[in-house]
Amino acid sequence: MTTVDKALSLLDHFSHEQTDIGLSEFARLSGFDKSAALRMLSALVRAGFLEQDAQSRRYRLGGSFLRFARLRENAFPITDLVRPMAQRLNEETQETAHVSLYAGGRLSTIIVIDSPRVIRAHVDPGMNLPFNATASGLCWLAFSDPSLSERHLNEDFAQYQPGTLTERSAIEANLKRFRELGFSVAERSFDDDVSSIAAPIFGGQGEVWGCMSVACVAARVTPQLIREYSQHVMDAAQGVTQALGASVPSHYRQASAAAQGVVA
Amino acid sequence: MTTVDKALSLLDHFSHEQTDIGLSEFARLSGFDKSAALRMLSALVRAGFLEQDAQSRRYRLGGSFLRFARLRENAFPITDLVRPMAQRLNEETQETAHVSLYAGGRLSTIIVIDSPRVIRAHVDPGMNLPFNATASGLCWLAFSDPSLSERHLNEDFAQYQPGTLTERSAIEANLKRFRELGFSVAERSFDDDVSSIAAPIFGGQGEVWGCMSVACVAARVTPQLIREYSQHVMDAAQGVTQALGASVPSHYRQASAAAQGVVA
DNA sequence: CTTAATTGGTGATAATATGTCACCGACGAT
DNA sequence: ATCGTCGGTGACATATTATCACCAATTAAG
Repeated sequence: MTTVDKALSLLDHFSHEQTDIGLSEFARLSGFDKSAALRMLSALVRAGFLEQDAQSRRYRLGGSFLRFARLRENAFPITDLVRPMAQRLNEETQETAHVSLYAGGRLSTIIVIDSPRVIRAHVDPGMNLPFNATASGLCWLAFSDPSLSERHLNEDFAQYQPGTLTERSAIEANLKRFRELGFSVAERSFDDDVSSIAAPIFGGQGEVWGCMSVACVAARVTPQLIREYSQHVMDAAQGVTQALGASVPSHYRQASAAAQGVVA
Repeated sequence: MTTVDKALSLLDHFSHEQTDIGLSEFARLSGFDKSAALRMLSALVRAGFLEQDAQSRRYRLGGSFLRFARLRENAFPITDLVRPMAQRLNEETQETAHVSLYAGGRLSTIIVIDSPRVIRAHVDPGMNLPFNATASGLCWLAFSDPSLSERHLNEDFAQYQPGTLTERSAIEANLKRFRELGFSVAERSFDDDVSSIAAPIFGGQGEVWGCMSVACVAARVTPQLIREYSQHVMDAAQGVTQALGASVPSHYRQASAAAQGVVA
């Protein structure tokens, strides 16, 4: 682990709940010495990746993220490409559509289009999705290259709900099924009231960039609806893959076709 | 300069023109040894701040920026707050409105609303604005705390156009004028066909977060229009300051009031 | 089909930035 | 007034990094 790794890992302690963090708190959370943490935090501040509140002296994410996010969007307009697809999925299903992206060993939501219905599943934008408990996470595991997914299959999986998959063997059995179907399903496994369906978005070399997903109110979900929505999810995901200028890898195309056969 | 500083400085070589960079190119641009550069690049890749193209092996900005930008927006929804103000400014002036943010020693555009007119000034989103040559840069210098602006006043200033200010003394004379006016102007000083007007956006402690600005087609600009637009720009900037929950510092309120007197 | 100059990447050692710990003044609660 | 916390500092032993020569693979020119 290089110093840069350590410094950047500090940023991972931010979340929706934790929007600003003090020095000692950082040291505690990260396990680094206060002095070392301060040195790294200062570097992050200098680069604009963190900002320090002038009076509370606590740190929060800095403005440089906006700038680099914009630069990346310019070079690689993924959110622009993805948003209309997510929007369409949202309209087709009337449920919360969201898109996640795999980066830095984490799968995190980058776009959320809330369901128009009164009772709706809420997904935090920017949140990390656990690989074992969400349709997106399982989807990523199912369709990623084994050499990549291996790393995440060895994690210690948290049991969020009674039905959450935590045993590697159980997870792998499901992944096999998802590969055959061309999409993944997670029913009440992260949040007890939410069931999700996800399909993979592929990049130019057949690698999985992320997932297109619908988070549904679990009480509304029926086997029939899963068949119906899964088709929309797969269509949207394939649309994104193509919009990215990539082509759906042959092994998935077959899987998807087979699934369509099943559905029909 | 810590290792973290060096690693993060590598990211600064990305721009609109330079969207992907190879290892040797990084070493050349940064002056670091190839081996050292590789170690830092690898750390950035591990954290998702860079991605490496599987076949060209070149690096581009990674997906983590999207995630952190989203997290920051959640904690601190500056673009959401700013966009409607920029939109209004755009409608009022029919010219290109843009907002810049100061982070990590750079002033970079985070929002651009293009002019509706056929002949329009174009501003690259995410680009760094030179402090000496743009209305936004000069605005930041004029209203920032001297201890902060000092650093940027000692830079080597590039001469983009015949009329670009490059001498510190000339710049400071203008800053004094801008402080009295409450806004800044830069006519044909960055791009020969563009004249801009900018006003400061303040944070909770009276520090300058960034600038609200209009980039106008220089040929259309008259002294009368500058008087008119500057009022809109100042209104929009103050609107943002207030939307941020901050209050306009007393020294600026006076300046602005004085300027309004002048205009009236 | 060479040759030569790129490229991305590796491995060893000397140099230097980092991890560690003791310490400081300031603030809040008891 | 005391305790525990906070953000931050300074110095030393040590672990990480800078530097170099080197490698295999591409690419371009001869």
